[in-house]
Amino acid sequence: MNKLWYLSQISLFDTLPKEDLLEIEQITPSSVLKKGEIIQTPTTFHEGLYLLKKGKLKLYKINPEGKQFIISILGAGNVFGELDSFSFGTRDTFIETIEDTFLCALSKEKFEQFLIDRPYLAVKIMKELSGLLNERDAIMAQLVLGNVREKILQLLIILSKKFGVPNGNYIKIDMPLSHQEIGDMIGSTRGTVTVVLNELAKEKAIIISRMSIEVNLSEVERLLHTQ
DNA sequence: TCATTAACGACCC
DNA sequence: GGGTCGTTAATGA
Repeated sequence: MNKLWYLSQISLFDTLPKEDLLEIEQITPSSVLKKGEIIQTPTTFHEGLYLLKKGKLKLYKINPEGKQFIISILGAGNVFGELDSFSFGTRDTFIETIEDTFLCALSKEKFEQFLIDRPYLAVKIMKELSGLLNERDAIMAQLVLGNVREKILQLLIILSKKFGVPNGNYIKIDMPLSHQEIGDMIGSTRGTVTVVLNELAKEKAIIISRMSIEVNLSEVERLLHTQ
């Protein structure tokens, strides 16, 4: 099985002027989705670009044996979608909400026209995509070469940077996260994840409770770099 | 040696 | 009762 894992952090519209953001608001029909809704499968694929305004999504694939592999988790501000000339890698994937979610849709035609009118946005897209590639090199090396403990350490660092909220000396990952899902993200299994998480908890690098993890970021980084 | 698999049981909505 | 989590014995690369 091909076990690759990455997280994309695309914040395309971060630095757009207010007028542009307002215009996006106006031309994008938005929808409200409940937790647990599947908004795309490989057979219900639509072209277009989507802006995630609130909530979280998981993007995953299912291999022929039926094993789920979580490619990415997106939070508010992230963008995903596909146009023929332009791909965020979401074709052939399942997309499912893991929280109540507020989503804006931008059609292919509208997005391309929007882009033509704003060349600086194209430059930003290129920067985002190349930054994504650079990050992914480092992450993939760790995930392909490392053992399960290292993969989990790496995953905890990324999740706590992307979804963390400070809580004393620890950073709480603001997302319900089962051991099964962690296994699905790194290409491992639930039993192994449970064992490793309990080890890390014993070493005071993390605090775990049901569906929740708090990370001592500096300790986790130290453990990863002194393996 | 490290990880997977499968299974049982406990705990908690 | 279904999902989650702790544990462990057997098996494999």
